[in-house]
Amino acid sequence: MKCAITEFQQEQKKRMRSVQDAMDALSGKWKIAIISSICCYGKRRFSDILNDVEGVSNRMLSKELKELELNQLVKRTVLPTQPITVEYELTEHGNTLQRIISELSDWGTVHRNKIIGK
Amino acid sequence: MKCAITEFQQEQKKRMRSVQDAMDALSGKWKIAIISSICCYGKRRFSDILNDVEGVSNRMLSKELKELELNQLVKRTVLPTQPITVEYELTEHGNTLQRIISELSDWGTVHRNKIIGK
DNA sequence: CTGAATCCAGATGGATACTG
DNA sequence: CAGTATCCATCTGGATTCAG
Repeated sequence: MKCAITEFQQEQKKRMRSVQDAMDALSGKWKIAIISSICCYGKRRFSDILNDVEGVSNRMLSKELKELELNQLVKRTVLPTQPITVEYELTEHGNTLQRIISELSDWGTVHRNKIIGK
Repeated sequence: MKCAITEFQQEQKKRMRSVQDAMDALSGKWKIAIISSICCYGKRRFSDILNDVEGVSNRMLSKELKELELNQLVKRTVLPTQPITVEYELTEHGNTLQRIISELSDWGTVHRNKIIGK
């Protein structure tokens, strides 16, 4: 019995760690918006995203894109133009986020109506 | 045509805002762990959660619980004991999070294997 | 065009001590 | 027991400037 409880708690800890991993990859003020911008168009250039995502600075955009790239959620491609341009696109792994984003969106809508729109 | 594009972009903005609302409610270093602790046991006391969630301080626990309560995700009940004890439980609305947490957990597991376990 | 570097204000969070 | 108060270090993110 004690063993069963322990196992259950172990499972619980693993779940929590996984959720935290996911949250870490998605946290940051602009990541979701950046991902949305990119996946919305397929491919997107730095300056395009800068325009899409209202309020983001180049400093933040650069930083968050770098993190997304580290997490293999977006792919960065430098084009041999003059001056250079850079294209960002979602990786296959990044695309698996759409399901989560969709769920978050649905829940967020309900939540907003519940809290703000009361 | 231009109208259709505009409508699409409007929709996209709404989605992004909803996702952001959801993320706001869930962000914070301990919220997920706190919710997990509570929903795992049904009802949970302050000091219990303090023990469940490794590393959290009473200061942070208090703060995050207050935010969760504001977002109507947990319900706080003071018991007339001496000294007083306080019970926390998930609200109905808070319970709707389980689906999201489950999705996040699944994705987080895949993500961890992809990034860390390579 | 795509960033990196610098500076700086405000938010976040830990440690500790204290209260009803 | 369940917080609150205070102090302080670190992190976050904005504005601006510079560079390849």
